[in-house]
Amino acid sequence: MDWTDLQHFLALAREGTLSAAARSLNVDHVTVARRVAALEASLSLKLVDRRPRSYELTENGKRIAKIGAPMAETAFAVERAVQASKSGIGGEITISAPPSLANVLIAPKLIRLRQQHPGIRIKLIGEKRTASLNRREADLALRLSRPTEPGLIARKIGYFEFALYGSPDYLKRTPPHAFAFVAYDSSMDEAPQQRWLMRFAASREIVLRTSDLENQAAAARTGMGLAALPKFLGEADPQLERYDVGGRPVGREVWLVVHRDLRRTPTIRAVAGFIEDCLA
Amino acid sequence: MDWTDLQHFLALAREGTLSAAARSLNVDHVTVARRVAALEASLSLKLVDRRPRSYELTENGKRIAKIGAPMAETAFAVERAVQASKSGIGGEITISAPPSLANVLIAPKLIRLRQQHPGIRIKLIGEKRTASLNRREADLALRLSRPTEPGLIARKIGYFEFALYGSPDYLKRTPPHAFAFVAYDSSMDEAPQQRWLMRFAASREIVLRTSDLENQAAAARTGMGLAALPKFLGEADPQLERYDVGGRPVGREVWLVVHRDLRRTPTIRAVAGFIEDCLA
DNA sequence: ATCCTGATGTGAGAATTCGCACAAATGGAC
DNA sequence: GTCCATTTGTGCGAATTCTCACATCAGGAT
Repeated sequence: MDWTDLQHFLALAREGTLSAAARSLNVDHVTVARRVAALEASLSLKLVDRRPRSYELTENGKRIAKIGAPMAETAFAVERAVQASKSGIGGEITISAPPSLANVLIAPKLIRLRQQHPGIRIKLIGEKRTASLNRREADLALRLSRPTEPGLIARKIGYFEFALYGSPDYLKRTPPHAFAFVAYDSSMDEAPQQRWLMRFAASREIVLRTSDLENQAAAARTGMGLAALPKFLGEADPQLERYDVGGRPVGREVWLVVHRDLRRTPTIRAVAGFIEDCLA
Repeated sequence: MDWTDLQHFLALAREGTLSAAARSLNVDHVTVARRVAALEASLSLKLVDRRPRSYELTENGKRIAKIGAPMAETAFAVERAVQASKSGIGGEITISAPPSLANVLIAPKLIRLRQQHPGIRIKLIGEKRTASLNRREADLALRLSRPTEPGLIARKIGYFEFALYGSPDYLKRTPPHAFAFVAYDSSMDEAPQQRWLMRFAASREIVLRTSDLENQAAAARTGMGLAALPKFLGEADPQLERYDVGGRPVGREVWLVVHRDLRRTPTIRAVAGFIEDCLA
């Protein structure tokens, strides 16, 4: 049995589609299709039903995928062990962080890290989707809440508050009862900052909903209304003015997350220290 | 990371040499060497020291091999699950048995199994070395003592006794105090039949030591001396005559061993039943 | 000493595998 | 309805990988 065939099949089982599996393996979708077909042939066992627009696992396929899944876990553990085996400071480190933190607090200061440790190459992923440290999609992650996955070590390294921001002109000419608001889309309705904004807005109008915080800031700058922005974003922007509201301000904690297997690696420690400085 | 590279490296770590790893993977030794080199390159980590005629794992290599070893276990579990998923009776089944049992009791009757289940292809390994059911070197095994490996199911399906045999002519012309003996080599000194023979021989001469029971029988047939042979072997041979000794006869139990995962597979059950008939 | 066995290393041709470009089909947005 | 994004399928040329044959070296048996 070819282990690479099995790897491709397990990726298909995990991701659901040929294309997604291909992306996660960094290969062409045709390759995944061929590998899965080759596995079926070598095992003389049908693992997937090829439906017009989707691959669906057969019962046997599901059973095999379930039994084989630990292989992928172990493969990732091997990769972490490799990373942990490297003594010197260097290599490529992947950091996952919410886009705003990545863009505002991390990216501008990366030059300092490169100066201090020229051997380190950083891959910074600014995505809302939380990358899996277990699957080694990232080596270090910034999260806004404490993660619960097993095997991960989390440390609270920062805290930031939100405030309402609008353009100075908008705040001057608009009475509070006529305020309009800019918010996240509904997928973020459960986030504390969104709930806080919604409660304050009450019956007043939401004129824009967007998943991107930078878009919200841009809208607020042009005078569309008020947006709930992190202070580290709003205070630094001369085109935005804070509108203070009463009550307890809402804030989020920032957690630095690393896999247990990588905690003591010199390179990881160096990068983790750098990130803590960024948030200090 | 290429899983096939890792597979080849783990095989090297387990088998000790490139050539042995190549044999166990059914590839050329050059392929193993290149795969291991490729893995080292992709990980940027030295895993083996290439000594003149041997590969030796580095410390990092040992650690990686240890962490990755469960992948091989899981791969074998997948193969067993595949075998167990097959509903019909058919396919290739590998049986491991001590050479004498394989040659005398199993092989001659295989024709009956083929007649009953034409879809089954049998691979019969008559080796002293006990094949690993966990590594799927065999699907079914006959052992002379109860195995202790985890995951294996063993059933006692037979018992046979040993007796001393020599050529009729030899027994006629040789007085007991002048008997010479044929025995296993020293690697078998702990086996019950060997201890029994040695105790009986006492100070009398051992004229031949060989690891092969068939060779012992051949030597006894030509009048070299007495050999301790299973009765199922000696009684059927007109060129051998039993020499009865007092005391309790020595015997060995025969255990039929199958992996837990394969116990209920139709094909395995069919072959297991056939083997029980052979031993009955 | 000589032969045999089994280990790793090297080079070249054959076989395999991969990615790309393109196609077809479906569902959602507008 | 059209347009766009996403998914799977096909053919072909390029790149990679494997096997084979041969070489070298060491150890053991004769």
